[in-house]
Amino acid sequence: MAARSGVSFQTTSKVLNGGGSVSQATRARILQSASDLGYVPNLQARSLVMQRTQTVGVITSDFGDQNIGRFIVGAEQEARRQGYSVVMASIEPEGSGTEYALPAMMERRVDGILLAAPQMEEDEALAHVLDRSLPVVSLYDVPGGGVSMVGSDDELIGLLATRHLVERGSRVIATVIGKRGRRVTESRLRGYRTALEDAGLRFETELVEEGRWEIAGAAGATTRLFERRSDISGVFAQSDTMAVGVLSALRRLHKQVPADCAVAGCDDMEMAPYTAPPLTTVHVPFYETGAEAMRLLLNMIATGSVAPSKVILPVHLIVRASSG
Amino acid sequence: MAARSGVSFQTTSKVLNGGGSVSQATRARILQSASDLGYVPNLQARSLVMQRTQTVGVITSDFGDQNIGRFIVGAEQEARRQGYSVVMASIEPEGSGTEYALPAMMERRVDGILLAAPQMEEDEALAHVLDRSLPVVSLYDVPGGGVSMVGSDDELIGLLATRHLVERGSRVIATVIGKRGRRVTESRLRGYRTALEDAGLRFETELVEEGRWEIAGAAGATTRLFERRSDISGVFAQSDTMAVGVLSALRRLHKQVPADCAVAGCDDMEMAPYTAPPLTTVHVPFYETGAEAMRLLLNMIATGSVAPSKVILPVHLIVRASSG
DNA sequence: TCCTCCAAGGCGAACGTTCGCTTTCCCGCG
DNA sequence: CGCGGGAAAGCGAACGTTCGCCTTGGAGGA
Repeated sequence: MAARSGVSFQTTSKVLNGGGSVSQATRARILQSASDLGYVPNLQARSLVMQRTQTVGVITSDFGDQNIGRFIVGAEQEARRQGYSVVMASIEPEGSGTEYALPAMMERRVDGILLAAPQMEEDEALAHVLDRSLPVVSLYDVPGGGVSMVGSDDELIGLLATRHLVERGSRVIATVIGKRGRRVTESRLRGYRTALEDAGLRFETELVEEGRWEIAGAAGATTRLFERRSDISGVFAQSDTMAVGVLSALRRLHKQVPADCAVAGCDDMEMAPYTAPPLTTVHVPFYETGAEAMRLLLNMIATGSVAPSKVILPVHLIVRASSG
Repeated sequence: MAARSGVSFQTTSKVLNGGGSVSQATRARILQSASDLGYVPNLQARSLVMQRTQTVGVITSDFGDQNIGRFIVGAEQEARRQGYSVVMASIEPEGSGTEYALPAMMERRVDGILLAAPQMEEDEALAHVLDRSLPVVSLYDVPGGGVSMVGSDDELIGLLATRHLVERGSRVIATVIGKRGRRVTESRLRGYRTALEDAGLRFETELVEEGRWEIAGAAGATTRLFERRSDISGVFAQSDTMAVGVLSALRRLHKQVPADCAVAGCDDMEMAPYTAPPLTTVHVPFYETGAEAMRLLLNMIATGSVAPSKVILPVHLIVRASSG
C-alpha cells in the first residue's frame, strides 16, 4: 500500500493516525489507496510496539445467568464507548479461573481485568496472581483484598426486603438463601437478621434454608421450611430466580400469596412484574454496576493507578402484589 | 530470561514449544528461569509471525437475553476446549454491526467470526463485508447467503406447538409473534399456519398479534387478541418469555389456564417448569447450538475451508400443565 | 550570494516471537 | 589420523507497526 502511493510505509502510518506533517496531496493519495486496497490496520503489531492492547479481559462464571449477563452488557458497552475491546473467559462453577482464565488473559496482554465470577471469592491463589500491577476490578469480593470493587450494599438489600415484610404484618418470616459461605449470601442474611431484630422478632436458624441460587433448590427449600413451620407468613428469597421457585412451591402447598404468605425477592429481574402474583423485590442496578466497573477499570488504566477503591451503587425496594 | 540461562532467546523458544533439539540440561535450566522470572509468552508477537491469533470473534446483539446468553456460553466453552479465546462485541438492537463490530474484529485479526445477532438479517452491507475469505458461522440468516448456519427448524417449532394445541382440543388458536419480518418469526408463523390447515382450521390474520419478543409486548398483544375474539381457547407464543406475558395477561382477564385457554411457548427457558401454570413448550437446544456453531467454525479454520454449510439441531415438544 | 529555517518525508530501530539455516563440537568409524 | 555425521545451539530474517531523528529541498532574509 505504501508502494502503491509511492511513499514509505512510515509516512502512511503518520497519515493514518494523525502524527507528523504530511502534505495534503500525499495524505489524500494515501487515504485513497488505503480504501482501494481495503487496508485494515493490524492491532497486533501496533500493540506490540505500543505496549498496550486496547483490550480488557472479562472473567465470568456464566453469562447464561441473567444477572451476570446484565453486568456484562453494561461493561461491554462502556468499554466499546471508550474504544476498548473485550476478551471473555468463562470459568466452570467449581473452577478457580486461576489455572486457565487468568494466564490466558496475561498472555493476551490485556490492559486490565474485570472479574465477574462469584466463585473467585474462594480462590486463595488469586490474590497472589493478581499482584502483578495490572489494574483489576471485581464485582465480587476477592480474597486478600487489594482489588477494586463495584457492587451494591447486600446487607441493605436483605434489610429492605425483610423490613418490608415485617411492616406489612408478617410475623414469622423465613428466608431462602443462596450458596452458604459466599459473601453475598452472608451479607443479605445479615440484613435479614438485622431487620428481624430491629422489629423485636427472633432470628431462628430453622427459618433459614439453602436454595443454592437455583429455582428447583428454592422450591425444595420452601417445602422443607413449611414442613418444619406451618405458620410462616413471609418469605424473603435471596434472588428473584429463587423467588420464582418459592412461589411455585407455595402454589403446590395451596398457600395464597400474599394472603397466607407474602414473598419478597431481590435483583428485580425482567420477569418480576409478571410472576403470579407480581413479585415484590429490591432493585439492583446490574447494568449500571457493570458499566461503572468498566469505567473504573478504564480510568485505572488511563491513570496507571492501581490503588484499590470501592464503589457502592444504590438499591431500592419495589413493592408489588406478592406482598401488597 | 534468555540471558539469565545463558542461551539465545531462540533456544528458549524451542524449549517452550517443543520444537528443535535441546539438551536436557539446558531445557531444565530454561524452564527453571522461566518460572523464576514469571515469564508469560506474548501472544501478540507470536500471532504476528504465525499469522493466526487463536482468537475468534463473537458478534452478538445482547447477552442479557437468556437464549443468546446460552448460545454464547456453549460457544465460549467449545472455543476454550480447543484452545481458542473469544473476543466479544455486542451491537445495539438497531445497529448493524457493519460499522463497528466487524471492523474491530478484522483489526484484531480474529481467525473466524461467529454471528449471533438476529438483526444482522437486515443488514444488506454485511454480505459484502464478509466476502473476505474469513470463516464465518451465523446463528441467524444472513443476507446474500454464503455463510454457514447452525440453528433449529423454526417452522417445525411452530408446527409442534400449534399441533399440540389442536390435538388437546383447542379450536380457536391465536399466536403472539416476535418482530415482524424477521426470519425466525416468519418461519414459526408458517409452522403455526401449517398445523392449523393440517387440522382443517382456518388461518386468520386477526388471530396473529405482534409481541416484539417482549413480555410487556406479549401481554398487550394478548389483551388485544381477546378484545377482538373472546372465544380464543389456545395461544402459541413464539418465545417462552412472551408466554410469560401471555399468562400474565390471561390472569388479568380471569381466564383459567388451561381450562379456558391453553398456552404453549417455545425455547424451553429455565423458568418454564415454574410458571403458573408450568409452561408447555418446545425445547430448543441453545447451548448445543452455540457449541456446534463454534465447532463448525473452528473446523473451518483448521481446514481452511469457507464452503458454507447448514446444520439443523433437533427440537422436541415438552407438555406441561399450561396445556395439559 | 550565502546562510538559516521549516515543511515534507525517509531511515533505522524496536516490540517479542517463529522458522529455516548455519555453525560448532564431539564421537565413532575406517 | 582424518573424515563424516549428528546433536546442540546460534544467527538472521520476518511479521506490521510506532517513534525519534535525520535528510532533502526550497523559500526567505541579511
